[in-house]
Amino acid sequence: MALAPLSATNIGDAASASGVSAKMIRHYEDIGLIAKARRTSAGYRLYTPDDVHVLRFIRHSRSLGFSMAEIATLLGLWRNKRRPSRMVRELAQAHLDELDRKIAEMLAMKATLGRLVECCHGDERPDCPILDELARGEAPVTAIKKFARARKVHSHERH
Amino acid sequence: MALAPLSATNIGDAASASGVSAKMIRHYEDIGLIAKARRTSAGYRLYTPDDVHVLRFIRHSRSLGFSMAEIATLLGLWRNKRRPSRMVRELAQAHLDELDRKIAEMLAMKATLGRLVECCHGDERPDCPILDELARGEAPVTAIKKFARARKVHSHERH
DNA sequence: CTTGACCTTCCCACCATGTAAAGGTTGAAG
DNA sequence: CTTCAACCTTTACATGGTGGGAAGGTCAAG
Repeated sequence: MALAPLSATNIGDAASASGVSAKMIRHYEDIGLIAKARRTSAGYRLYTPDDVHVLRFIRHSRSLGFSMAEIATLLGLWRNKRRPSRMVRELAQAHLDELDRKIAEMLAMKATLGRLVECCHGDERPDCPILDELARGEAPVTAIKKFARARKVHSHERH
Repeated sequence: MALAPLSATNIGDAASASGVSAKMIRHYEDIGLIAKARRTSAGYRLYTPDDVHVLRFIRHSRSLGFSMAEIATLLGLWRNKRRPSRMVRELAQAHLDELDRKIAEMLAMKATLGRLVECCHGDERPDCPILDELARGEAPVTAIKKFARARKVHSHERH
């Protein structure tokens, strides 16, 4: 099995075969997302077709917007042949909810900004409803709520 | 302490009055987005109601998704009473296009992922179309790009 | 004078990715 | 054997916007 991988390749080949840049492959190894690659005597990393398969899994997951932490979980579920599909679905659903939230946020921005753009004649005259509105302050509640001045709810972290 | 402006306040008051955190106010000063604040003899920054007005402008702009660079330009246009409204409108329109691009990207993710989630029965059985699809590779060409900018999930993991 | 709420500067972390520097390895052509 | 290009290696730093925290100065009230 793991004795003589007949078709182990260098990182560059793994990168072009998987669509993940060599830079990122090393980074994923650094953060422990993928196992440390075997090395040649000169220190070159070696990748099997299975490794490339994992990299493609990661790339596809990224393209759907999953975070690295979520992908780490997904990889664990993928490897565990006895996982309940419920866990995968819940993770995906949570991400889907997050997508919805962000989309709604951007649509709200788009609506407001679109309205302003339509009001602005956009010629050489200086008067501009867009600037007027920005200067009025009163940012909508929809976005950027990180400025909680109140004592923040202390999260469950310790050190 | 108050010489010319009768109602100059400390950074904390400017922060709560504008909705921009003290941290960010200092940062904006660092990167040159706002002018360097006057200081008391003890080195405390002082802010006038006008300064707070500027900060609110910035906050409102951020809430519409403008980048710092764009806001710098907007501030310049705002201050220049003779700007052509065309310039403001073009900037806003460019941002609007960018919003559209990102929204489309996320909608594409949502569509794909939503389809997969519906296919997955999500119970105790291990077979899962979501993982199957991710493993199939073949990520769509849609740019992954920076979609997850605004997320702030604190998951501390160790290995 | 002490206390506590403020302020200061400076450094680090997040996330995913890229750029660049400075150097070692490989394989092929001259 | 030398040289050269194309690999590979590590390390460090930048992005963007925000937060966390340490170490220390300042201020007003008790």
